[in-house]
Amino acid sequence: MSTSFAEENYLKIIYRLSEGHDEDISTNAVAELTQTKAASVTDMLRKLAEKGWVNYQKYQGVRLSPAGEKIALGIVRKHRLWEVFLVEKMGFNWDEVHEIAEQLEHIESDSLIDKLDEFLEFPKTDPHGDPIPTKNGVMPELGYLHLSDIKADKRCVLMGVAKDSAIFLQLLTKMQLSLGATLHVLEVNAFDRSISVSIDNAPAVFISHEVAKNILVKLA
Amino acid sequence: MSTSFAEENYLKIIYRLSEGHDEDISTNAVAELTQTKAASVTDMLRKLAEKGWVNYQKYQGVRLSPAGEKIALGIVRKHRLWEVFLVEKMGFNWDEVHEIAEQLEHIESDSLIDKLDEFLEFPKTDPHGDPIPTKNGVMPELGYLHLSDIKADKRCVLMGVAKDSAIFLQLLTKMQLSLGATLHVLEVNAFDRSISVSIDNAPAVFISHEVAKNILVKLA
DNA sequence: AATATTTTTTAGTTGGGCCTAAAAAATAAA
DNA sequence: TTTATTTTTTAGGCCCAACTAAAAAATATT
Ligand SMILES: [Mn+2]
Ligand SMILES: [Mn+2]
Ligand SMILES: [Mn+2]
Ligand SMILES: [Mn+2]
Repeated sequence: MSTSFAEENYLKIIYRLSEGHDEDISTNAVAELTQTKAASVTDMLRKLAEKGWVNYQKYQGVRLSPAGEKIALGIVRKHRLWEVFLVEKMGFNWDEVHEIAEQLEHIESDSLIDKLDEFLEFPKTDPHGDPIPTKNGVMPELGYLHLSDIKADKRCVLMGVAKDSAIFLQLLTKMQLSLGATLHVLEVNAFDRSISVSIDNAPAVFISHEVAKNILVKLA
Repeated sequence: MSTSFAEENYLKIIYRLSEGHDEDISTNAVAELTQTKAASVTDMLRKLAEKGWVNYQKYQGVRLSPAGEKIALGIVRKHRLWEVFLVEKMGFNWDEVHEIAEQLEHIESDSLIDKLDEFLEFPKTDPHGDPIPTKNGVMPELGYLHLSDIKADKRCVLMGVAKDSAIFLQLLTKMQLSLGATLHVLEVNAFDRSISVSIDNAPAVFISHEVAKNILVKLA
């Protein structure tokens, strides 16, 4: 069965909202991410349920069916492979690729994605450190930690970000925070939960809790 | 002003139908290429005229306005650049790329196209020998001849095809006819207008008029 | 337990892009 | 120059994906 752009976007967003926990997703949560109104979401959820891509009963919230999850993972796979392409081959910065990938993720051609994957030498993660689902629909679990949860005196490596927004990524770039940077957490400041961090052994700088929350690391 | 996929497809098709001659395009001609019904075309032509992209008066046919032609050339440029990408970088055959390019041509990002163009080293023609419009909207005139118009005893080089259909391109491949092949027209057979041609100095083969009509060459 | 608030759904519209059937205009044939 | 045929347009509808306003259900507060 074929999928429209709108349907694909809904499935992708429901997937994102479901990641991690196991609860049903609320209509309002979907409405916020799709940038539509709750009434429109209700409409679409009924349609998606009819096609067997979500389990939905009114007032009970929604979750993806196995079929729906497979579609969502396919879209995410395409999105992230295209992002790699845009950064690695086309020379875009990591804060410039999300919007373009939002369009490219809907291009329908299995052989194109296979060839793209090969062309990019089978990347495991995208330019934001997010894992790329495998061809057969498995999302690798990377198990990164949030920088905000790292204790003082620990060293870690910046592996990814939990937010794609250009404004956030540009700030990181300005702060010399890019994938692979080594971070030495010197101090956690109780007052505002900001942290003092030495980036690649440079003199320490402050990182706000809001920023640290959205930085993913692994312990060194 | 932004353009929908449907609008872009109409403009592109009107452009194609206008190439060469100077007459207005009929509603039916557009309907055939868009794979829609004449009534739907009439609807769309009214809308395109309102947006200033075509000149249209009912029962009089349609032609692109300068603004419409600019949009159409942009779409054609993207289509052909993506086709080069698919063949040169992704390893597709020339008969496999048209459908995918039909999707990719609607991706909206000027900087992406600039970077793609550079990545491909500013190609002048696509995998079918068609010229790629310049960034500022000029379609290069290549002035190729139809193989069916070449006189006996002349030598020429295969520069392009006048048809994108996979079935046609596959036949050419099977006949060893690819871009750059040298063709020596030995004989024009009056009975069926087929021609006897030596391809790259191999023993002569027959090429039907139907095929020769759709092969573009320049004299050697 | 009753009432207020928030969330979600239903009802009714809209616009885009398509359709069929019927009417009107243009063109061809008699 | 009538009449027949073809082309194009209009009229009316359908489906998709969104909307607003109002109703209903779920949840929170008093
Ligand atoms: Mn992204
Ligand atoms: Mn990403
Ligand atoms: Mn093509
Ligand atoms: Mn082409």
